Amino acid sequence: MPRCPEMTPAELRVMKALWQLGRGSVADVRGELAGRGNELAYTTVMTLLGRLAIKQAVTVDKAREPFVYKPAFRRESVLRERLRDFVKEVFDGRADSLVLGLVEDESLSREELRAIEKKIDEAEAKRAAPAPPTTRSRTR
Amino acid sequence: MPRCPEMTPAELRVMKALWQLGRGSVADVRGELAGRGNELAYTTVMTLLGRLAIKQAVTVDKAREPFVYKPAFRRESVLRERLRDFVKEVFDGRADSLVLGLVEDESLSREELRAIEKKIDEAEAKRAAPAPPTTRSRTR
DNA sequence: CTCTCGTAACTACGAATGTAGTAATGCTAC
DNA sequence: GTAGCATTACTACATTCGTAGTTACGAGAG
Repeated sequence: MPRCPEMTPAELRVMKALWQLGRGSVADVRGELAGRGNELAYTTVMTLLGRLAIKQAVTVDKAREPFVYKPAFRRESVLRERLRDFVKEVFDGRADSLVLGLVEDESLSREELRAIEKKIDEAEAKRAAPAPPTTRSRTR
Repeated sequence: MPRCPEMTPAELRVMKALWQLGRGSVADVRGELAGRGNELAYTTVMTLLGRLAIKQAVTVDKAREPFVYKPAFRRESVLRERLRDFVKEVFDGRADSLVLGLVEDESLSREELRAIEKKIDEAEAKRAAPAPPTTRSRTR
């Protein structure tokens, strides 16, 4: 998995619309963005998608018009890299003080924290289990 | 507490140096930055500090040369706001999925998570207790 | 066959960013 | 008291970002 390209906030919003759609034309993306209260001119969306295509953050199927755009990276991967950069840049890599900040800011409750912990334990248990049921276990 | 001003990455690095120093002249800040591997021309540091002063992110004591710069906001406050914006922009406000991402990325271990939880519980207990021993309990 | 409309490609442009140079000015050391 | 040096103030400049206009084209409507 090659390093995901960097994206500006506006580009990220476009990507989110595209992840939501799965794939779509400029008009589709524009509609999805509008649905989220982000109204942009048709050509603006084109510009953004074009820049994303140059960065290879999306792939373009030019076989048939209107072109169909598709995300080139999974949402999780991109968000994770953003997160990693953010932790490094703002919190000097100290992930724990970031989380502490969240809690102090009341963005995150103890309940949520506990729920996450539980989820982790479950994942852990699953990995240890003999028959992983998901498709993610092949040698890749 | 007025909303902290926004800062660019370069400005934030300057602020970090200043928080570390407590206060200092351009030369001081420049030295601190250099110590962190961030070498900038004297005038560049001045420009950045000047921009921060305009945003009122730092205060300048011009009483005596060289001017003495001081952070106008606590580190925690600024980082918290950056965090809040980040959560909103990248994770659509879902703090829990952010934390989950951290763990999956192995930036954060279960131990750290538990340590944080413990810290929270302690704080909670303290707040409920009759005699809060820290200095943070005054009306502000 | 011509007009128009959706779409693609290219261009535009002001604001912000990161980095730094030049001009002015006043204190220090001979 | 004059030449330097540290410091401040102003200016510069290439790049990126956000937003959108202009030009060109092909396919359908009449």
